[in-house]
This record gives sequence, structure tokens and C-alpha cells, in this order.
Amino acid sequence: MQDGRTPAPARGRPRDTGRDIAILEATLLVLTEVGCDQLTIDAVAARAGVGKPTVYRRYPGKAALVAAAAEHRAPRTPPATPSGDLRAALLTTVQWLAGQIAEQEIGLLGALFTGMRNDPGLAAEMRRILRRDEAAMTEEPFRGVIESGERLVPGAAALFAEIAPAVIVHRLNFAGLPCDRPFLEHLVDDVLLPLLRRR
Amino acid sequence: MQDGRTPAPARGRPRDTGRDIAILEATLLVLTEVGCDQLTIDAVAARAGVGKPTVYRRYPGKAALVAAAAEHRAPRTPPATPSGDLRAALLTTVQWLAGQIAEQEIGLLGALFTGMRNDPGLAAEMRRILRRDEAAMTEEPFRGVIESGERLVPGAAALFAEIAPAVIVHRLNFAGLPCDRPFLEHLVDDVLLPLLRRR
Amino acid sequence: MQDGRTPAPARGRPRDTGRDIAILEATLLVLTEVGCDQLTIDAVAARAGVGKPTVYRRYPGKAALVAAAAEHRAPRTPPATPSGDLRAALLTTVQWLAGQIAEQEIGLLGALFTGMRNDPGLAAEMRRILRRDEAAMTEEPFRGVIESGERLVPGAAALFAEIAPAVIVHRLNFAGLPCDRPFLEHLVDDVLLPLLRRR
Amino acid sequence: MQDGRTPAPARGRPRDTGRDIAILEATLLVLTEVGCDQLTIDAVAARAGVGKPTVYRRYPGKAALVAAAAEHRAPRTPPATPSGDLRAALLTTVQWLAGQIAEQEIGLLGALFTGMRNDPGLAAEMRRILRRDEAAMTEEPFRGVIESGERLVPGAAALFAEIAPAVIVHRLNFAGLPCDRPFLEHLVDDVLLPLLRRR
DNA sequence: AAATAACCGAGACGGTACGTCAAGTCTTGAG
DNA sequence: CTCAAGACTTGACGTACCGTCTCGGTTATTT
Repeated sequence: MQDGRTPAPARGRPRDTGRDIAILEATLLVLTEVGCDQLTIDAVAARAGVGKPTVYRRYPGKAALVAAAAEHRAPRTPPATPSGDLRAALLTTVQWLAGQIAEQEIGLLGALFTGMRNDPGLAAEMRRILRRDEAAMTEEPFRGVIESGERLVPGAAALFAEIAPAVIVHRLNFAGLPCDRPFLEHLVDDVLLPLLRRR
Repeated sequence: MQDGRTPAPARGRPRDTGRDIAILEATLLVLTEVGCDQLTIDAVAARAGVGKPTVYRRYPGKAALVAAAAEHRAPRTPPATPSGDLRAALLTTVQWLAGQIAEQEIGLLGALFTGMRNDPGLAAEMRRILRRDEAAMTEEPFRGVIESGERLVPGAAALFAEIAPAVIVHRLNFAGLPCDRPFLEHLVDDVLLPLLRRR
Repeated sequence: MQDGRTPAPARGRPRDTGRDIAILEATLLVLTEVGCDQLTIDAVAARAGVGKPTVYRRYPGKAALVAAAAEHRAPRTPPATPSGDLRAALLTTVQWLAGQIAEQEIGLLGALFTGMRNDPGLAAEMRRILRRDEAAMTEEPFRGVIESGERLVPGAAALFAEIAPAVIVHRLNFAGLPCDRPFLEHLVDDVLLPLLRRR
Repeated sequence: MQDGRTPAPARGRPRDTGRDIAILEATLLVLTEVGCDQLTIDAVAARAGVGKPTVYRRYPGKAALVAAAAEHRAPRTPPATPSGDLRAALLTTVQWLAGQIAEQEIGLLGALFTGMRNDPGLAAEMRRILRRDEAAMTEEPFRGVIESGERLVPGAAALFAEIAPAVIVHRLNFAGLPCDRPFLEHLVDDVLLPLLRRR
């Protein structure tokens, strides 16, 4: 410890960037295999072919690791929606949304609950990630609609982002029911369209 | 599937009912003190004045114990709502609902995610408990309204039960924002009332 | 209460003698199967088809139970020995003795060590049993010899009882070698005969 | 594979030798305090100032731990014996031998019986230790005697090693009697000297 | 014949130790 | 200064057995 001024003069051996990626992808693999609370740092390190301290040098604990893995996922871009047909656009979006949540978020939710109580900063970070994803996925269906002259209530996109993910997550995790086509049509026809369309 | 005969001949020393209660109440105590994932069976046993095997004889693990403790809580009855005023009734109910979720469900959610992956039966059990509570709390606000002549869409209660808890849980846990008065008024005025009132 | 003279008026139901035997034989079985320290009261009770308190009503613990089981064994009578031939008599006896120790005592020795330190009374009891057995087995070879005119040192039987079992046990348990024919002949020819014969 | 001679490339952090010693000495301490079957791994770990897994990383169980502790003892060298006087030499040696067995082997015998059934390799190991000690202690008394011209039977040392420890152990553990001076003189005068002296 | 008292199987109980597992830190030797 | 490997402390895990007790029920003697 002889010099504190230089921000990062890269003294000694620099970190291997390949390890960063290997760790994150190993985390995602283990996460989907055994779930979040069964995930162990040892397993991640072994899967990534790195030592345990190499993981701890990057992340302070399991929660931060899972958060970083969530961040690392390929950015999820919602499918293009047909302009002019609000119902079809909403249906396409919620269908894709339900698939994403069902497939990928399952392990993440546990990590979120686990880590949030012990580390508020981490909680904020994970919320930021989730919000970014939701924002991306809720802009799409209204892009073409506005041009088409369909009349929507003010703040329709925000309302959609507030309700659609909530109802889908709640159905999957608390009701334990699948988000199949009939349910998604019910969601669009009985909830979203009545709410978002200008009355 | 009912059996007309005695379900169990009650061989051997019967379990001490006092211990059942002591264990469950100790669980609730520890749960609220340290949270769900920090809860240890040893702590529960010590708090209940009971040996560890006495806990394990009743529940196979932490998740089942927390589930049983949730079941054991005094049944939560929503407050009476003013007849005739749908908006006031909804506001009263969502306010109480938000309070319940914020205060009590905190530990349960973690347990739910913890146990769901390993034991589908346990997951079903916890969902049953949550649904029972939600059912009780969504019947109330529509009791007096129907008589009052206010016109509601068909299946209004089910729609309320589908949306209100979902949005509240999502806001608390994923957005990390409090369910304060302005939010609840927004929920009632901008989401629930437009949806439930006959258009 | 009209008669106080009988030491045990046997009020109430008397103990089932069949259980006594079942317990002891189950003890011997378990003892030879898993050894002494792996023996559990539960296993003995289960094997005997009785409840645990039925065992504890008779014996205060594992050590006493094993001691009683040792006592219960069929009294071991050494084989008849040829009169007049001291060497043959000794060889016959040590051969039988080695067989007894190798087959039966293995589990008992552990019990002896286990129980002796905690309960001096039990230790005395077990020593009494062992001594009784040894006494019986060391009288035989000298019965016919005395009449035959062969000259022995005074206290030959005691000397035999002091040395022969000691050397056999030591070889089996500490050296871990079998007491085969060559060893036994060595024991007789190089140790016992030179010692016992009047010089 | 460039070097076949190094037995282990010593990857990772090597074991702390200080812990090895601390564990063994703590084992000996606990052993002499509470005996062998009352010895618990937790107690040893606590006494050594060491975590339980640190003990289990080195030894698979209680028996192996006790065996290693026996091995670790300072090598026990018998006292020097007077040359030329066989009786005095034998008496000195058996006296010391009886003291050693009475004081130190107490815990070991239990461990031996405990571990022998489950792990034949361990049993062999303990026998090796015991034999090594016995070998050391039986060489001494005959060192000076041979020069002195006293005539001994061939294989006198082996005979001594075969009989003396056996009789002493048997008296201590099975007869439950102390190895006091009269007994030791009896052992030397009535057993050892008649056997070992050339007739 | 009825009452009494000890017996019985089963098994719950508090307790103690077991042996395992994971978390997060520290230490080595190599690069 | 980083890396892989792995030893380290800590602490909870879930299990096994201990010896005791409590239950419902049985069996003999005593009244």
C-alpha cells in the first residue's frame, strides 16, 4: 500500500475479463438448475472453473452475484407489435412478457427477496434492473398505436407497466397457475383494454 | 375421501398440543424478529422451550414450519365497509390490505420461494393459505354495494381479488415504494373503479 | 395387608418371563451383528418385539443389559480331556478356549470397557462372570492329570488360568492374529508345559 | 507429468501444522479427563481452539482421532536396567510397563474396540502402534544380560513380549486388580524367570 | 366379581452429539 | 497485484440415540 492517489494504475496482474463472463454465465446456469437459495458460491466457482476468492473479489456475496447475473443477461427486446391494432399489440406483448417471467425470473425472485432485506443498496440495484426491463417492454406496444389515432387515456404506458407485470407475476407465483392463452386474453380484454382505452 | 372409522388408533403417547402452539408462536416471534431466511430451527426450538427433534417430528423443515405458522395466525378479518359508497369501501379495504401485506407477509414470501422448488405440495399449501386470506378480504367491500343498487360488472369481486393484491405486492416488493394514501387513491380511482363499475 | 413377611408379595401383574428371555437373546443377536458400542437399546427392543421401557424396567442401561446377556449364555462347559496326557489335555483346553473367546467374547469385551468406568458395581459383576467361566474351564485339564502321577508345580491350575486366557486374548485383540494350531502348540510347548511341570 | 518424485504438488493452502499438534494434544487431554467413550469431537475441537470441520478434515471419526493421538505421544522409552542382574532388570521393566498401561492405555483400549469392527485398517494401525511400543519396551531388559553370561532360552525377548503385557493387561482390565509390587514379583519369579532361564 | 396395581407396546419428550454443508476469510505458490 | 486451490472459523443443518414419561390397554392378584 504505497500510493493511494492513482485511481487505477493497474499495478500487478490485471483481472482476467474472461473470468467475469464465466462467473456470470455459471451463475445463470446454476440459478436455473437448482434455484436461488440452493445456489452456492462454491458451485458457481467450480462451474466457472475459478477459485472462490475470485468470485468474492468481484461480488460481496450471493445476492450481489445474482444481481450482476441478472444484469448480464442478454438485453431482452420485446417483439415488434403490429401498428394500428391495439388489442393484438397488447396480446403479443403480454404473451412475450409472461414467457419471460415464467422462464427466467423464477430464480431471480428468490434472490431478490433474500438479498433485499440485508442490503438496501442491492435491493435498489435489482429494482433498477427490473424497472429498466419493464420500461423497455412497455414502450413497444404503444409505439404504433399513437400514430394510428386510437385514443388512449393519458399515462397509458405507465398504467400498463404497473398492472400487467403485477398480475402476471401474482398469477404465476401466488396462484400457481399458468399464464396460458385464455388467461392472457382475459387480461387484455377484461382488464387492460377497458382501462387504457379512452372512454 | 372420508373414512367412517377412526382415522388413527392413537397408539403410543399422543403429541402434546401445548407444544404445537408453543412452536408455532415461537416461529411467528422469531420470524418477525430476524426475518425468514435468518430464522433457524434451533432458535425456534429454544424460544419455544422445546427440543429440536420435537420440531422436526412435526415439520420436515423450515419451509413447512413457516407455512404452518402462517396458517396458525388468527384469521384476519377485514374491517367493515360502509354500505352504499363503493369508493369508500374499496379505499378502506385496499388500505387494510396494504397494511396486512406490508406487516405480515414479509417473512412468508421468502419461505414461499424457498420451499416451492423443493416441495410442490408445500407450495400448494402456502398458495391455499394466501388464497383463503385473499378470498376473505375481497368479499367484504362488495357486500353492501350490491344492495345499494350500484351497478358493477359481472365478476367484480374476482376481478378485484385478481388485481388489487397483485398491484400492492408488486409495488411493495418490486418497486420498493410504500403503499401510502396517494397511491391507494390512485389505485382505486384510476384502476379499480373504472374497471369494476358498469360502463 | 395381612402379610408383610414375604419379601415381594407380587402385587399387580408379574413380569412376563418370556420377555426376559426375548430381550437377552435379542441382545446377544444384536451384539454379534453390530458390536457393542453400535448396539442401541432401541434396536434390542425392536428385535425382541418389546417396548423400550420394558427393557429399562429390567436393566438400568446398556452395560447392565450386555452383562445380563453374557450371564444368560448357555453355561460353557469345556470338553473332556484325556487322563494321563497333560500335553493333550492342555492342547484340547486351549483350543476350545481360543474358539470360545474368538467367537463369543468379541462384543463383550467392548461392553466391559464401556461399562466398567461408569459403574464399578457392573465391572465387578462382569469380572465375576468372566472368572466363573475361567474357573470352570481351568479345572478340567488337571482333573485326570493329578491321578496319573504327573508332577505339577503347586497352584498349577491358577497359573494356567492366569496366563492362558491372557495370552490368547492379547493375541486376538492386540496382535490381531488368529489362534491357529501352530500358535496353540507353541503356547503349550513353550509356555505352559515348562511352567506347570515340576522341574 | 514432469516429475514423478514429488508426491503432492501442494496446491492450495497447506494445512496448518500447529493445528495438527493442537488437535492431538487436546485429544490426549480430553481422553485422560473423561475417558474414551465420553470423548466428543466437539470437546476436542473446542479445547484445541479449532473448528469441528478442521478435525474432520484430518480424521474420519473418533476412533481415528484417538489412534493418531496415541501415535503422537512422545515415544516411551523404558528405564535403563542394571546389567548382569536379570531379575532386577525384569522387575524394573514390568513395573514401568504396568505403570504405562495403567496410566495411558486406559482410553486407547476403548477406542481400539470401538474402531476395530468398523475399520479394519484402523485396527491394524492401532495394533502397529501398540506393537511398536511393546517392541521398544521389551528390548531393554535383555540388552545387558546377554553380555553378562546369563543363559537364556532362545527367543527370550519375544517370549517376554508375548506374555508380560498380556498378563498385565488381563489383570488390570479383566480381573480388576492392581499391578502392585507383590503381583509383579510373582510375575517375575513364578512366570518369567522360570520360562526365560535356560534350564 | 370388582378393584387394584403392575405390566405391556408404542411413541413423544428434552437433551446431546453426531457428521455434513455452506459462507466468507486467509494463506500459499505461481504467473 | 491477480490467480487457483484449498485450509480455516463459524454456525446451522437434519439425524440418531439416550433415558424418561405418558398414553390406552391388559393381566394377575387382592378384596
